[in-house]
Amino acid sequence: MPNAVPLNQDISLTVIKTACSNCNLRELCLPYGLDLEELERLDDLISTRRRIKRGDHLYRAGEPFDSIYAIRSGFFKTDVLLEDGRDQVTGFQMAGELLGLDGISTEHHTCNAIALEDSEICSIPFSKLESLSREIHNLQHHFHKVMSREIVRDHGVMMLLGTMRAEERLAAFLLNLSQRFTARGFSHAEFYLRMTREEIGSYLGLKLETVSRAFSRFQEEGHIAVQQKHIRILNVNGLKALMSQRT
Amino acid sequence: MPNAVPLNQDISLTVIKTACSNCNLRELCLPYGLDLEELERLDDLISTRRRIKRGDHLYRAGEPFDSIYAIRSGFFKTDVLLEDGRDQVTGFQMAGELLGLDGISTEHHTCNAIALEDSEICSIPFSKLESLSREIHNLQHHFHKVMSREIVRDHGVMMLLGTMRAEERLAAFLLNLSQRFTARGFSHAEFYLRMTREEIGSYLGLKLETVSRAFSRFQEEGHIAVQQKHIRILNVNGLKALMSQRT
DNA sequence: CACACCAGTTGACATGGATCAAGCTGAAGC
DNA sequence: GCTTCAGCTTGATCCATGTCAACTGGTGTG
Repeated sequence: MPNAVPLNQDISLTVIKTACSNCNLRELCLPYGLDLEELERLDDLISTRRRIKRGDHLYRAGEPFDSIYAIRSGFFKTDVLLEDGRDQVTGFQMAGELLGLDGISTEHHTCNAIALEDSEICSIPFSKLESLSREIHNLQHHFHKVMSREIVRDHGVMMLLGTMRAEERLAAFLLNLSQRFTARGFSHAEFYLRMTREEIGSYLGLKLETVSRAFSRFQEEGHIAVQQKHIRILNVNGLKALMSQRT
Repeated sequence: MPNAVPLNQDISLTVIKTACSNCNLRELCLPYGLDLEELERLDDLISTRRRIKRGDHLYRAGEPFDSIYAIRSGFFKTDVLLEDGRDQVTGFQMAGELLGLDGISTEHHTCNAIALEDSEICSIPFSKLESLSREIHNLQHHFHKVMSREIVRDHGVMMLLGTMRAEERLAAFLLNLSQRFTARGFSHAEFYLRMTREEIGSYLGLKLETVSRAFSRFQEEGHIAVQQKHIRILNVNGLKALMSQRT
């Protein structure tokens, strides 16, 4: 059975040196659109690479901000906590995506970033990134696009939370994951969820029982095959149709 | 009775020239933290100022993006439409705030920006802003903070939509408005809502009837006085308390 | 290998907010 | 001043999702 998600070993064998210029994610990540000389200048910036074990925090809300992080391999969630203990998962991030953009605003992180599997990240000191992007137009512009994309993504989540019913939310979630796995060269139809039902629920504004029931329902209707965290999408159009069906 | 919200006339009398350097919003808006010489260079960039009548679009989803906009006076909403007609208000923006950041990502606007009262905006051509912020470190950094702040704000809305009950959402909304009016030198306790109950509902993920009932309830309990769109906050702590009370 | 435990599933019931429906109110137009 | 209409309020009812509870299965550990 093919494995839809990268195992850490695969990556750590192919990427020996910490360098954007030989990272296989460069077309997804910050270096997008840079020429070779520019890439090498970006390499100088990214000195540290760090492993984060499953369950560990990359950063916590309230900590001082000085770097953003690019995910080289693995899977993260970010969440925000309210004083009374309620929490909201604000996103799931995978290889090639950036973490920590929320910290620029106040110079302190405003959410927690937690590894959902053993992961590897590149630290990018933010003030150095700003310096370099004053010199490299392409880098500046692409960084702005990345921040803007995050804003657009958030609007999508607001739409989801504000107007969709439970099954629509879950369908949208699965289709989004599928599309992001595809962009990374993995199967669009088969993957392992790295997060629990509770974390999915938190992200989608639902309780875990509701998520579980929706999974069962999708399975009964032949849209997907679920076996614990292993998901196979059997009928993409069925899922898409679910999303626009009103009541 | 004091008017908590600026009337257009007031502003247009005091601000004669289109220039950040003599705009009374400069401490809230993009020019924050710039010295005099830098301010003047920013002035050169902001050539056009435009009036938008109540109900008119500043931009529409799908239109090509080339500028971001600073609100000089007035009040806007942004919303996203789904194919099936559902829509979600993603934010309400007031003087000193920026509109259009969502367009950087794809070079097309991804939402609609609509004036909720007669308003005035400054257009800031984005490529020029990028050039200038390659030269003015402070401008670059502040722009990054503004984008990041938008991401943090969106996380707050996700929290609200994902975990709060109706009355908590409305209390959070009122407190947020109050705080933003205060930052602009208006009364924190008394203001006019520029949006309908339906628009509030869309933003908060509720139906207009639910919003209306929550207003009535707040009034019964003495937290606020509501008369149509005129709101007086009588008990800030009461509203704050509502937000953390679980079930 | 057995045990413990956590994640997930499923069922029964409760409820917050949606929906449907009827009236009310205040501002704008004639 | 009267009419009209969009926006708002309020009541009655319904339903999607939450809550509570019991059970199941898979995983890791001693």
